[in-house]
Amino acid sequence: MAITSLTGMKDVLPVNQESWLFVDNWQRLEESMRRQGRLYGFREMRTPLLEMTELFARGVGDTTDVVTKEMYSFTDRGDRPITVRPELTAGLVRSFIEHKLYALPQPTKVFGIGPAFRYERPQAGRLRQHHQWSVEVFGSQDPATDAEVIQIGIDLASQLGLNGLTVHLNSIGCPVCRPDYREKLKDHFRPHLGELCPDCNERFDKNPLRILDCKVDRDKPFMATAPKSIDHLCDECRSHFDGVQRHLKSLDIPFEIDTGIVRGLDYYTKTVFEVIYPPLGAQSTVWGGGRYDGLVETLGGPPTPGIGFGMGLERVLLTLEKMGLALPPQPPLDAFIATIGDAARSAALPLAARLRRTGLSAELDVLGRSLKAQMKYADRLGARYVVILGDDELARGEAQVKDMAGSAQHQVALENLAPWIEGQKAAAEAWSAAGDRPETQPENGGTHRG
RNA sequence: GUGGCCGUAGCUCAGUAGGUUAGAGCGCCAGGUUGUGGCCCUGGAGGUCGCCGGUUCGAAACCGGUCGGUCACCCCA
Repeated sequence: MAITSLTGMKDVLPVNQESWLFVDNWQRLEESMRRQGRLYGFREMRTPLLEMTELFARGVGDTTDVVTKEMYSFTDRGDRPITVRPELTAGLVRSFIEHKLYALPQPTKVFGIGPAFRYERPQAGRLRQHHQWSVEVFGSQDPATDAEVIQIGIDLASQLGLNGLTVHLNSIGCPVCRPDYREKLKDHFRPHLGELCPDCNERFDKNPLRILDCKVDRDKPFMATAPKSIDHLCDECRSHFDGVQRHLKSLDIPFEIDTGIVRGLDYYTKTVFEVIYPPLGAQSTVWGGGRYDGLVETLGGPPTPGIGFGMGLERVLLTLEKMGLALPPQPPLDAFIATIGDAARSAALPLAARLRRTGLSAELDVLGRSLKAQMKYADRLGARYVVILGDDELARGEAQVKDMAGSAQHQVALENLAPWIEGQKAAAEAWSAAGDRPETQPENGGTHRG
């Protein structure tokens, strides 16, 4: 039996076979998220993958599916119950409390980027190891904060080219108004239990709000008449929800009230939202989150409101793919050093080192290939320039430098190599910035590169 | 945890009334004369046909099981 990766766990590769598993795209996306965090005043936090099981049992909720049947839990060698994090928020909150970050100027705005693990059956857009950008604000109950948190995600998406995504918004109330609403909902469905699907009969006891977004019972007549959470909010929740909507409008962020947005983690209060891209398949939420005003206190901290969301990196990448969009490519290799002869070959390594020290990326032959094979290899690497160095040139302190975009070749003194290449690069970039293509000299036939 | 579909080269896939050494395209490596990429041509490497068992004179193909992939339910990023 071959050793393979585990079910639902993917390798990110240096080849662009599947674009959502291409490492360049991951790097670009993470850069965008960190940049976005900076722009909005968020600081990165890195918390451990492993936490005490109790953190998630209390934080996420010990009746939720995530906790009851999806966690990677085990006891360590000291018989301590340990869990590999199924999401990032609980760990960030734990750290906020443990390090008393509430003593810093408030609010605390933080984010984490990293893997989370859930033991589920994989399907389109769902894995056992997935990655989240988890963005959190602790210490503000202002509806403007809700809007700002929604905005940072929408803003990132539009920078990536993901336009036309709409925010599905709902409010599920708070400990004051939700219990009443739950009872009203159960009163409404109780006479129809026989007509509801088996799943909904379970939901009736466990989480009646979930009946509202059942795919089986969706079209039954008594669904349309079911009481909606937003019609049963307490005064505080009502005005908060109105405030969130007002602020979203002022930011020109399109949203729609979607009373089916319920969320499966216990800590949510008031605002909940999801941003959905239906073509992703059954798992169409690109990111989602909400307010969790009781979570910090539940986990042993001072009463502190909070709000945040988790954005699935895989889902963002899949959405880009579905929309036919590409992240900007990594800069190409600046120079490949092709050598002929033993003396030249041993000179290549220090020469590459010199180029690299000036910030130019450089590669060289280490397989002892023929010049022709080296040229071919340089082409496949996407090198912009090939420095051709034979023993003759080396003796004269020169090299031939070939511009791979065309076919022009220049003699350049070795000591001027780095500045020469820099100059060529700068000139080419200036041309393309001016909107013109640098004319390639059609000396020996045109180029096929694009 | 439940169900549908699918497992042949690195990738995309041909190959079934069961019949010799299992194929193609792309990719990879090398060559197409003196030290030069892209196009083209030639050659090469690479597969226990997912695995185990069964039927058969004979299985990549048929049957059973198993593992893996995929999609959906549940739930979520």
